[in-house]
This record gives sequence, structure tokens and C-alpha cells, in this order.
Amino acid sequence: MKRQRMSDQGGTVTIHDVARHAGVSSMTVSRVINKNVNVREPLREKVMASIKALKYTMNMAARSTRAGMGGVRIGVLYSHPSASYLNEVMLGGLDQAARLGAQLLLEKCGGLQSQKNAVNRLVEAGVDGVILPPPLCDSAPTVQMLTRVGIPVLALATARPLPEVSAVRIDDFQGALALTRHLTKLGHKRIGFIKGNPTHTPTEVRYEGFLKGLSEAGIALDEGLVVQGQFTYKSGLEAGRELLDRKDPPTAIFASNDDMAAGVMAVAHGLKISIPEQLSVCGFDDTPVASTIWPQLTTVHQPIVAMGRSSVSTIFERIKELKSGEPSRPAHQLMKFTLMDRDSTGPAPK
Amino acid sequence: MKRQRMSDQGGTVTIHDVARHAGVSSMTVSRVINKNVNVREPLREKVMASIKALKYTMNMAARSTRAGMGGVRIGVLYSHPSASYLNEVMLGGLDQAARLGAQLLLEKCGGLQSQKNAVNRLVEAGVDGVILPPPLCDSAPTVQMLTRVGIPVLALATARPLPEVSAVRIDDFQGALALTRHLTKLGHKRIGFIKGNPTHTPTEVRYEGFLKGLSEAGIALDEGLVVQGQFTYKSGLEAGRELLDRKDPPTAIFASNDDMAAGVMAVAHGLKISIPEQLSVCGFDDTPVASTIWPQLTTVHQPIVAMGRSSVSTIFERIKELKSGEPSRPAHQLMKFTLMDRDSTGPAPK
DNA sequence: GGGCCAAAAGATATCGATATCAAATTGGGG
DNA sequence: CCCCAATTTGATATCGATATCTTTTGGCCC
Repeated sequence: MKRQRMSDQGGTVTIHDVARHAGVSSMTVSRVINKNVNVREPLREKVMASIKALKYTMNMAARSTRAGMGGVRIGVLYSHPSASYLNEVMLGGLDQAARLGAQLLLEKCGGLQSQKNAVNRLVEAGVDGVILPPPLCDSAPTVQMLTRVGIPVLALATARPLPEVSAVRIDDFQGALALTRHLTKLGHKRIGFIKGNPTHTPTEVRYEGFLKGLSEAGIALDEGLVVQGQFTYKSGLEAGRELLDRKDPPTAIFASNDDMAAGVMAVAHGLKISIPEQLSVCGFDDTPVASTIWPQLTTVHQPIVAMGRSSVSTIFERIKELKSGEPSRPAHQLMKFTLMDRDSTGPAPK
Repeated sequence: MKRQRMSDQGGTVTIHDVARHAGVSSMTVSRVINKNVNVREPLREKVMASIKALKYTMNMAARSTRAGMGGVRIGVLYSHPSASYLNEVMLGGLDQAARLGAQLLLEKCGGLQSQKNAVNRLVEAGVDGVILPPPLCDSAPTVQMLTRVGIPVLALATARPLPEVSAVRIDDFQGALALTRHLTKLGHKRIGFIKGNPTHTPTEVRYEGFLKGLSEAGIALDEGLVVQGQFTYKSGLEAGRELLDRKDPPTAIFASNDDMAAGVMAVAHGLKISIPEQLSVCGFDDTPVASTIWPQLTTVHQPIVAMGRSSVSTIFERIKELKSGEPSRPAHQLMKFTLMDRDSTGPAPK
């Protein structure tokens, strides 16, 4: 019934209602909300109190109609990311775009010619900036095509950011290092490693993190335990079979992403190798599959949703600066990863 | 440089630009766009031509500021759906919400008491409607709590829609039937079936579709080939082991969802049973895992993103009607499913 | 304490689309 | 051929938030 009353009033509390309640002008309220500096403390407090009292929430649509920023269009150009990865990126991205009143255009492409076409379509559509999720974030031709026509680009989750291109990412090296330390602390000495697709930048960087972890623990690298994968489930299956069919199989396997780790675990289940008692497995990314499979996967959590959100707001800021002629430099943002210690890793067997 | 020119102009084509170009008032353009009836053919054509010529696209944010519809808030209340399922729902939902200028509030809950709290939080936040993805779509207490305070509810992907609650769904019965026919046409006679969580409505309905498919093909049900699952990967693992450890294992297994099918495939890989040569496996839902695993899974595609989108617009319409005092009835929408014939099914072995 | 400048607060115009009401046009019956 | 009703079109106000300009306030120096 409380609700009923609200609905009778029209339901929505506006900035003007807050202003009236606080006895100030609506501009002052707007300034408080946007953390503009020119508001004195007593007024700011009164306004904050009124916002709380009236349970005011901003109408984002209205904000975005305001001059200048209306109709910002941001393209998201992707080629072959894992489906769930892109989902999460878009989840955060769309949410943030809605907040900012920007429009997101999703465009798919395949090979190089197809990339050219896709870029043209985006330019035709009048995008003001483009986000490149992996693996396109590392495609030099695509980045060049876009920057040449003056469109700012943001590389999402690249492991080797270029200084002249904005980027949002985690520290793949530190992530892999943390995971390796986790394994060595559990007593593992024979650790298998499955590399990812060699054309993606995180592949190499994660491997470097792994090597660093080994050397920290004083373990010599056994090259026979390093297998090339492709970041796909199938390649995980094959790599897992190769590692587990050895006479001296590893006691732990570090797969460069979750999909491959899931493949390894499928093989292990088949060989009736119990996880984590006989074999520890870990992945990377914390995509949904990591918590779907059983036992749940120890992995490095990339805050993908937050990274999608951050990508949109970062490139949005850049666009705003460029449009208003302010000086603007590419922005680089490093997000925090989290080591998800779940059930697929355990102490090394004797 | 084409782009540069646009940016100099301000970049965005508005309804007024179109009006000037067509030599009419902006209201007329608005009416054409919204398919209102009161526009004569010659004018409509002129306007359409101008829209095309100027590549006009509507600014959705501006539309939603207009009186009345401002600040529609739609809650999404979920408990334990698979992560990727919820992602996709939100993907479509957020996109549509942005288009309509509505706000989406995501709220999580667990048990019954927690559901009460979550409902209260949503009411407190002033939501105008609530979407319930599975499994909450079938929770009578939650639905009642909400309807009692006059908040319209939409059940997403329930298999047994209530006449008094709006719903967006696919026909689970027909989907399961189509999949079963696919298997019988391939010559399979011994088909294992893994049921889902018994508290979810699709569980039973999919099973009924399976039974219908069997009887159509003149195959008698072997109850020993029907195993209880829980819609989880782990339960698929266990059910798969049970079915494949039999003396007379089935030549095909129909898992009630993709996660369980993935579990079955992991077991099969372990037993070195090749798919699809020795065993056909199929799932249901076409979540990302279906195209992640190898071989890719034959399954029934639920257009989850579209369903999320549709849920938002359906409940938005309902809210609009209720707010403006128009007569309003719950809306039921049936989406088309697609049989995805991929690589995990093949002809029955001799 | 007066004058001056910067900071703070307010008033007003504006964004793009649409509701609403007024004006213009059409059509048809007398 | 005229007049009224129904339809089509246009003018204007409005939504919520903010840019911009204007007014007010407060502090500081002499």
C-alpha cells in the first residue's frame, strides 16, 4: 500500500521533488549528485538527506537526452570469443551503456576481409568508438583501420596493451603466478601446463607467469609436461589425454583457460582418476563453465562483467573528451583478479 | 572524413531534421514512426523517404523521458539458475530495457525466507513489475506475494504457465518430441533418458514429450533406462555412469538439459566410448556449454536472449496499461525453438 | 568597513520525442 | 453548394536532467 501511494503520486521522485524537499534549487541537487565541487557542505548534507528520505533514483534516460552526449554509439566488434565470455562482456557493457544513454552496436566478423567489411559497417553506422574483446583486441590491422579514420579503440583483455590504444585488462602474469604458487604450496612438483592459442597475447604471458612460479619454488621445468592447446574444450581433451597417458603423469595440471581445464577433467573422469585426490586441475578466467562442472574448478576470476562495464565507460569518457575538443589520451585500466580456490585442487598425493 | 563531417554537424539526425527534409511537422514524423493511423499515404511515403535518405535512427532515451513512462523499474528475481542462462536473459533484458528507457533491478535470493526479504526489497525500491526466470517462475509463494501487493509478474520459461500470470516460454513438450523423433529416425531403439530436477516444471513436460516420441515410433518404454537427474553437471555425470555401466547400455541418451548432457559426455570420453559412432547424446536449452564441448551437442535451442528481451517488453506493456488505467490481461507468449542438429548424434550402431 | 573577486546558488534554455489541443482539411448529406 | 463532423496536420507544452548564464554570497585586503 505504501507502493500504491507512490503510484498515485505518479510514482517517480524527480530531482525537483528533492530540491523542494531540501529547500534548494534543482541545479544544486544535480551538482550534488554529480559530485561537482561547487556546493558547500551544509547544503550538500541537506540534499543528501532529502535524497535518502525520498528514495530518489536518477532517471538515466533523461540525463542522456541532454545536449552533446545524446546518441553516442559504441561498436563492439568480435570474431570468435567463447560464447559465455562475450555474454558477460555484453552484460556489463549494455548495463553501463544504458546508464550513460549510449547505444551499443554488436558486429561480428571472421577473417581479415570480413574484418574490413565489419569496420566499414560500423563507420557507416556512425559509431564514435569501438570496443574489441579478445581475440580481436590483438589484431593490429583492425586497430589500425579504426584509428586511421579517427575512431578511438579500446582493447579488452589484451595481455600486451599498446600505449596508443586504450585498454581494460587484468594482469595475466600475476594471475598465472598466483595460481602456480597455489599449486606449489599444495606440494605439487610435477605440474603439467597447457598453453593456449599462440595468436592470443594472454597465452604467452600466462606461461611466463607459470615459469616464474616454478622457478620461485625451485622446480625445474620439464618440457615434456608443457603441451600446446588452442583455448578450446577439444584441445583440452587432447592435451589432457597426452599428459595423463604418460608413464609418469603430473599430479597437477594448469590449463590456460577454463574450457581446456574442463576437457582435462573429462579425460580424468574417464580414466577414473579422482579429482582432487589423485589429480589437481586448474583453469583461468572463471567463466560459467568453471562452476558448472564437478568438482568446481579452481581458477583465476576475471571480473568480466565489470570489465565490460568499465570498457564502455572508459571509451565513453574518451569520446566525450574528443567531441568537446579537450586533450585526450588513451586510458589504461588494470582490474583486480581473484584466485578462486574451489574443489578441483588439493594436496599433492604422495 | 565522412565521419568527421557528421561529427561537425553534431552527428545525430533528429526527428526535426527529418521533418524539415520532408517538409512536414515533427509530429507527423513521430506518427509515421509509431505507425499511428492518422497519416495519409503520400505524406507517409515522403517521410519514409526522408528517414531513409538521412539515415535517421530514433533516440530511445529521449522517447522514454516523455511523461508517464519515465522511471519504469522492472525487477529480476532469481535464485539458482545456471550462470550462463541468467547471463543470456539479462543480455536481452538489459538491451530491451535500454531501448524502452526502463531500469532493471537484479535481486538474488535463496530459500523461502530469503525470497520474502528479496520481494520486500524490490517493493521498497518501487518496482513496477517483476520477471521471474527459472526456477523461481514456478514458485507459487513468490508469485502470490507479488500479486498480492498489485505488482504484475512474468514467469520466464515455465513449462506450465498459469492463466493469471504473464509468461514467455517455448513449448517444452514439442521440443522434447522433436528431439526424440530425431533420435528414433536415426534408428535408435534403446534410448536412455535423464530427468531434470523434479521441482521444475519443464522436467515433467520434457519427459512427456519423450514418452510421446517413443510411442510414436512404437518403442516400449524401458524404465531401467530412465534415470533421475538434477539439471546439474554432477547429476549428469552420475546418471551417465549408471546408464553406461549397464550390461546393455543404450545407444542414445537424451539428457533433459545441456549441463547433464555434458556430464554424460565426460563419462563417455572416460570409458572411451566414441560419440556419435557408439553413442548419441543430446541435451536441451542450447546454453553456451553446448557449443563449447566436443563434439558439439545436438540440442533444442531456446532463444534465451530473445526471451529476455520479450519478457521486458511484455511486462513493460502490462505496466503501461496498468498505469494508464487501461484494461489489462496477463500476456502469454510462445517463442519458437530450433532443433540444433550438431555432432553428438548419429545413426544407431548395429 | 568598503570594495573586489572568486566561489556558490539560482534561473532559464535545451535535448529529442510525444501528449494534447488547436487548426486545417476532407467528405458527404441535405 | 454549404455546413458539420470526422479526419489529418501542426503548434506548443512537457518529461527529467544538465549546460550556461546570471545573481548572490562570502572572504580578504587595504
